[in-house]
Amino acid sequence: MTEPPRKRRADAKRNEEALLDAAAAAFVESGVDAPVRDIAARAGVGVGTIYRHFPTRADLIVAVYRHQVESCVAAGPALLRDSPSPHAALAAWIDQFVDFLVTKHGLAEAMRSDQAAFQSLHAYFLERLVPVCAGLLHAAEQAGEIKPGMDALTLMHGIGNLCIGAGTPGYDTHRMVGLVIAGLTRETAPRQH
Amino acid sequence: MTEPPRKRRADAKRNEEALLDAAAAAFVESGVDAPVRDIAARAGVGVGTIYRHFPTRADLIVAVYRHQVESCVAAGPALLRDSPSPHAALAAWIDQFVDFLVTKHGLAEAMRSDQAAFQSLHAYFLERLVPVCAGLLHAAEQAGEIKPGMDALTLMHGIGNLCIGAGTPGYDTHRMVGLVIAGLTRETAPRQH
Amino acid sequence: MTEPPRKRRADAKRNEEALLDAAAAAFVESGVDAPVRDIAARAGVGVGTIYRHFPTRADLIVAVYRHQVESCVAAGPALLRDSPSPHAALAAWIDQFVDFLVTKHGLAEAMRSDQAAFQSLHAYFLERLVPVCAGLLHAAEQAGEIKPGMDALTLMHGIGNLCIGAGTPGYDTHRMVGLVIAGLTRETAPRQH
Amino acid sequence: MTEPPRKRRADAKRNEEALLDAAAAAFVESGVDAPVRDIAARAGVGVGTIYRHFPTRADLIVAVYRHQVESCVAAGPALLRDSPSPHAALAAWIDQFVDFLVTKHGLAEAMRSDQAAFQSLHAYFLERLVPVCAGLLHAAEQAGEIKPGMDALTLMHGIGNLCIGAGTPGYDTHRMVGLVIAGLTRETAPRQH
DNA sequence: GATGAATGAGAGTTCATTCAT
DNA sequence: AATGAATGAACTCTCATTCAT
Repeated sequence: MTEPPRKRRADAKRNEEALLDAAAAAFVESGVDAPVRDIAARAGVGVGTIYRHFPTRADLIVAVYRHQVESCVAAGPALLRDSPSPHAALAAWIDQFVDFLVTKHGLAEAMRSDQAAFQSLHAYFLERLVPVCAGLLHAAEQAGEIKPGMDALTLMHGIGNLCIGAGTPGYDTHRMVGLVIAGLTRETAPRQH
Repeated sequence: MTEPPRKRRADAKRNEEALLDAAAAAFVESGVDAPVRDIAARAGVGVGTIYRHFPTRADLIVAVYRHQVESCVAAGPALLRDSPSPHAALAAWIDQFVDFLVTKHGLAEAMRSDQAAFQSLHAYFLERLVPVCAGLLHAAEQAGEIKPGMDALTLMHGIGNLCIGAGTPGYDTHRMVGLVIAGLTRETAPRQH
Repeated sequence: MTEPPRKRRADAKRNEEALLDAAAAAFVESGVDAPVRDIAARAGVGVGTIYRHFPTRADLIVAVYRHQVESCVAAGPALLRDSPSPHAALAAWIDQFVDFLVTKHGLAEAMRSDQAAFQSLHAYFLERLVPVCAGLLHAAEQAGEIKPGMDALTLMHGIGNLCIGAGTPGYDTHRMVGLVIAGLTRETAPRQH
Repeated sequence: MTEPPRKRRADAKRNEEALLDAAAAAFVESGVDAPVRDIAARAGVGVGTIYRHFPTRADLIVAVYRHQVESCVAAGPALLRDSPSPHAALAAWIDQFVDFLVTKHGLAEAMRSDQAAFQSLHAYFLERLVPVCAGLLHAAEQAGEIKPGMDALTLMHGIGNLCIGAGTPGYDTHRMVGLVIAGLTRETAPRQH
């Protein structure tokens, strides 16, 4: 029964969210350089509104994916705590990352772009995720479960790449990722208890 | 009295080759959607000439990379014949494929594109390379060197993806590919009861 | 219980003045078609406030320059009273007008604009200043110091024009104005004592 | 009866001329920053054609006025040769310049613009016309007909300014210019011999 | 066959103006 | 009264593609 006190303020917030949804959808369909006009139309706002909220395309892209990236970041330590082994935690974390990328079809493509607009996106991803991944790698290494010396940046980048084209008939992202994880593990006399 | 008919033919051929060289160069520099004009200018011809020889961009891209694809195709059986083991042949072949993609900066990116223009490129690649890869996989499987059930299309697609961003500082394509190959191999004598 | 009614009024007045200062500054920097937003930002108010006080840009411009125009208007009779001769008064008055325009860089440009927005500005200027100028011309004419028949509107317009570009290296506004004043004076047997 | 041999070439030339005419007309009506589309529409061509012929707006502006500027340049020496006195030549030349500006309503406005796009226009005008004007001034000075020390740049700039607003009801450009020329002449013991 | 001028759709971006709060 | 979010028209510029020569 309580009317929202600040209508315009609320609308603005609502708009921003509509914008993020619209942009996410547009990114999936046409890639991260979807025309500004398309995004505006999807969100039911004028183009000016986009520029007000996200002056630069990179701002929009980062905003679109920030939530998911952060939840991935948070998942790292949690998994390490709750999993039976560091290796299992690493595998689970990578799976979560893959699920994220695979759902947000088009994001992986965006990340690889070398256009200036996406540099900051790329940077943001790596800055946030690489340390988490590194932590998991380190723990698994310490536990003697994986071969030492794998660097997190290459792993993240590679996993990201493997998600490109997820959904294409005949391509099985998870299978490829599984291969990578298998490849990481120490082969010497493993788990023969 | 008439101009030698061969002349025209020769000119056309020459043009086509100049065009391919120019396109290859342009692709390296600006990606496979380099402006038509740039390519024409590099080749020293008018834009119309490009359209005459390659009505669609995909035609041009395919033509540019045909040689290398075909040599990859040819390498399959040869490696199988000359390598110490099918697994070694597979690894060597994948390496060759990776080398090809990595050199032709931008090609991997193009392949993943789901734009209509690149569909035929994608189709062509798969059509030619997947059977070869399948042959190698089959042989290695038969020899008991790799886990059975890996499908060639997924492998090709995945390897292709891993080549995206080759050259980015901090990303090591070969390392990721190595992981995949390691992941493929049967963990010899593990779990034997 | 009610807020003192004067309060609102005072705020509004204060806003209006801040607005005029901000607009004046913006006009100097970016000309009289400085973006509304810039002016609002300088004044620390919202754009809506500008529209409330000055519905049309011309209203704002007129308001900005009203003070100076009025002081020019007042100067006419005063100079006529205090100067050694009507011709001297005329020259002094024109000098004052020129000084005003030259200082307010951009105003001369605005005056000449035939855009609708500036029509009222133009009208205002002429309406106020032309009669004063006409009075001075008439007096000088009566005194036999200048050729008869010069019309004030043309003179004002012309002098205004000469102020355009004041400050451009190599252009000497005052020199041109001096030429005009010299051209006005009666040549007959001057000062051959 | 002879068909033009190069049709396309001819069309291109024709287009360029149509463009210049269209631009001139548009400049008169909306100033020199008339929308590209308007100019294209007037000329009956696509916007691309404008960009092909005149990559930058300044190029277009200069092209539009080049003919007239050059004929003004040529007129200087001719008038000096054919006029009864240097002073008469100067007056006639200024008249011609004024006639040019007055006809091309809007040009004077353009010249004063301090926008980057018009800098080159301004530069071009001054570069070509100032020397001619200087020559005439010098000759008149030598003949003792005008006061010494007037600099050509200021004079050109000022005369140009006086042409702004030509056609406005109540403003008489020629009268103002007449005043300036009168102001230039030596007043001492004038011709009463 | 080759050329390149012309076309025009389409994308980005700015900013005056309105209006709900 | 003041605010500033939203709108969308308007403008610039690029480039794939066509087609007359």
